[in-house]
Amino acid sequence: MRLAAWNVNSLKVRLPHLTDWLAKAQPDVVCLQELKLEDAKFPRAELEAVGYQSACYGQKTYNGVAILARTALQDVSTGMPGFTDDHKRVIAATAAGVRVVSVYCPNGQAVGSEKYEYKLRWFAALKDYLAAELKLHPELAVAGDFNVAPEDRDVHDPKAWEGQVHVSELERAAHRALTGLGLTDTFRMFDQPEKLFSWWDYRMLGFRRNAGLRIDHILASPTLAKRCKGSTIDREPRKLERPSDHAPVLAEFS
DNA sequence: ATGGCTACGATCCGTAGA
Repeated sequence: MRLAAWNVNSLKVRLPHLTDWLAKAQPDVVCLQELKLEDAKFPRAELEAVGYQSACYGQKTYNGVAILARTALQDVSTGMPGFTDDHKRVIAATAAGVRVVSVYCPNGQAVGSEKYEYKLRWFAALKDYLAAELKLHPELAVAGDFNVAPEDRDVHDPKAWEGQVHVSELERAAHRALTGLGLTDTFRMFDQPEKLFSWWDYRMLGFRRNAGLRIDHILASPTLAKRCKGSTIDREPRKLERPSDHAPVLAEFS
């Protein structure tokens, strides 16, 4: 089973990139983030035409998440129980026997800002939500844009980023609280090239300079992690005209 | 030098992303 996660930064704009990439990468399940469109505008038929069922939790202009699968999606749930949120950031479904959660974690804007406080509250809720999901679903994957670079090696210039949003100690602690539940960052289960990131700033020739962060992750529960045979980031779509600022991440399970 | 780009929904600039 090949599982992917991709922050497409507007599904409307990126649909051609997505369908091309699906044909090339052949993932079985895909978690999408930042759809930036409402459910009524979700391109369900276009995705079905290329072989994917879908479940979406969309929102106009901002946020929005979805799960695509080549097989049926069962027991779809949206949001996090007990956490009231105007932002559509979480959708879950069972596909190919695996409980899959697509997450678009808050950006946080700046350390100490209101949005940063929201990010930390949101992560606390995510931890509680995933702890409960783990009890229900031994085979659990959590995939998406976490907006946290877990370690300095996930940052192109750790000195320049020190203490900034995405790498601050409280955000990293919030991320460690997830791995502390037993969720493994599949990318780090394998030898990886240095400085392989999943996001690059549109500005300042970020991609050309490889000035990036690894903030998109696929986490796997203990049982699922045992089945993980590889995990990669595909930078190719970032080279296209009018790309998303994020690259898709992939994990392969036996 | 603390910006630079992109998407969106509203205008011809503000909000948001990261």
